[in-house]
Amino acid sequence: MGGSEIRRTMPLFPIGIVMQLADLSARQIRYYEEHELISPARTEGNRRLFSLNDIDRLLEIKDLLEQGINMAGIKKIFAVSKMEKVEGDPFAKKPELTDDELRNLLKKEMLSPGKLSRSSIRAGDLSRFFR
Amino acid sequence: MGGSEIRRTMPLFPIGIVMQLADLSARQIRYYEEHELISPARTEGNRRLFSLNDIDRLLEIKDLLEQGINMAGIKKIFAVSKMEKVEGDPFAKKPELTDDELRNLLKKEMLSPGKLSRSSIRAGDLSRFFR
DNA sequence: AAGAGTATGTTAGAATTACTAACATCGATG
DNA sequence: CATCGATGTTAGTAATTCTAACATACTCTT
Repeated sequence: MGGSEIRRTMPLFPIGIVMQLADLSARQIRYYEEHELISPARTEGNRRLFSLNDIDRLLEIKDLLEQGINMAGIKKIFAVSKMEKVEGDPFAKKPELTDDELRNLLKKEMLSPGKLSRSSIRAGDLSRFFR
Repeated sequence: MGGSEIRRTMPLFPIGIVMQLADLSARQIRYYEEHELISPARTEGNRRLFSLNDIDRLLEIKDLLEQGINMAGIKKIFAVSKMEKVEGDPFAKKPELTDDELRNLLKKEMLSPGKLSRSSIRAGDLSRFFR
């Protein structure tokens, strides 16, 4: 209370800034939210406010999309990497896609021509920009 | 071009966020700008955008104000600490207030009762909030 | 005590930015 | 070719911010 701390989870950025930072359109960002890949905070007046973590995640999404992975795949990937962090949690949520389904998804995506291995630039993790 | 870097000088935050972060009213922030203590960037549509440095500076201003120093004094203090950084610069700008004037200002401010030595909390430098 | 100056509050009206929802497009896929 | 998935575009509405003006509460000066 009163004192203000800046954390990576703190909602700070309006969508206009995030668009520039992540080089994404508002439409794209909202679409990813619609698919629950991000969950930015809201102001009292319902404007989205993004944290540094949100932006990192957007960059990850962008990266994965460029590799030809679709919403469902990305969602699954995030679910997995989240599970790794809470490994052993007895309350761990059951993922919507089984591992089999993910394998199928990825196999399908892999076969789509011209998309894979285009950008080898690691996009994610905005923190490297700070000094 | 194209790639986006986040620097401490990068204009990122709308005034609403800065108000929360620095615990200042919009009126205060705009007033300090009016007195050239800060110079936030603007969007194309003329909305202010503040950098991390701007926010640090706002916290410094707040701190100095709480110590009873006025706009002119703060401006001078900033001018001095800026000069220290470019010490020896043959093009160094001549300050609007002479050192004598500053001494008088500060002496006057020192004598004002009830304001001095109230908060011993160091406010400035937002960077300590990051991890 | 009256007047002037300083920092801030408040209000009004205009302009920008963001929101949702709907419809359009375009490439890949069955 | 009819769908689907990701994104563009548009319209209408609502939130946020802007400037400018006037108000207030102190402090200082005379």
